[in-house]
Amino acid sequence: MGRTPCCDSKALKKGPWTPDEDKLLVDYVQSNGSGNWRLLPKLAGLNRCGKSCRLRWTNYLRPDIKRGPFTPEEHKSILQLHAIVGNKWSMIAAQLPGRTDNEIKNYWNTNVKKQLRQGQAAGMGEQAALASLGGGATSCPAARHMAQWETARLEAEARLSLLSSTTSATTASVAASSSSSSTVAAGADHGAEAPPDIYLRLWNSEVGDSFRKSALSAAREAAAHGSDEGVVPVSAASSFPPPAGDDSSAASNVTAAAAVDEYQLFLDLAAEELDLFHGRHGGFPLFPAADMLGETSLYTAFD
DNA sequence: AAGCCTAGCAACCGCAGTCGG
DNA sequence: ACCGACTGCGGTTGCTAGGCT
Repeated sequence: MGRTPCCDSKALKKGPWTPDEDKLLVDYVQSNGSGNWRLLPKLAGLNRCGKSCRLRWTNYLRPDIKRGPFTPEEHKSILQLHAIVGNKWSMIAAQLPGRTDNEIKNYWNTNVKKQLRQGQAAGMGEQAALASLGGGATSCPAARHMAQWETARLEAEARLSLLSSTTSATTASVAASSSSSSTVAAGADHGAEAPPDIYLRLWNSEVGDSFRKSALSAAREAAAHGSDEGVVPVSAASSFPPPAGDDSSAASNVTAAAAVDEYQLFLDLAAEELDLFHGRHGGFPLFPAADMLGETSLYTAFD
């Protein structure tokens, strides 16, 4: 449905923020909170649109923002998470405390893509590089690692587009939106005849396990610090997978302890269902190299 | 020293989802 | 059920600093 533009009606300022503007915004948010971004500029005395204020706060002024270069651990996490969820920057950011989706997106679009290009240029064409699962033909380990993950994701996407033309829209959408817990569970219910998906395999792999563990620990951390904190470092309880109802405002009303319990329940349920799902269609050769090596762990095959 | 090029990043834009009247 | 307001998110743009010629 149509929306009225939020910024172009009046002569609102655009472009880089000045220190004075930053101070006004920080002072206002710290003393009044960020309840209504549309009203905030007027109340704070800023000649900016609310959207701009929200962006400035969430991407730059928030007190828990972590500055500086990405650590190797963060880099690895980004690669793994991107392989699982794709360009869901907010979801990836939720797993990296102090990092914003914008920062991760920029990091990916500059550093990581550059590494990928360099890896490809090191002796193989784009398709060949991406298709060399386990081949290890690139000279740059990081690029090779990333190309493997990217290949897995692209394979899944390609297969899904094939699936979508031959199966019902419901089944296809289930796999395509694998980042949603409800749809993953639905996949077990409705997609019993569909081939297993890479995302489901990833979910059952060490990567998925690591992902689940970090999300759960984040939820516990949130519980320890109280669920009403303005900024939850890792918003696992409201992002991936969502607890009962994908509504952050509603989620904030649920007690943190209950959120942890719900989350654990989801993880157990998902593990059961996906294991069953996987078992029905085991042997689908997504990773021939790993299979042929007799490697039980998808992730170790990549390393 | 000056001009050009490029990478990095902050900020903008527009779409989609959700909520409440 | 409909519609407008609002927020969140991902893609894109454009500015700037630093390196190179």
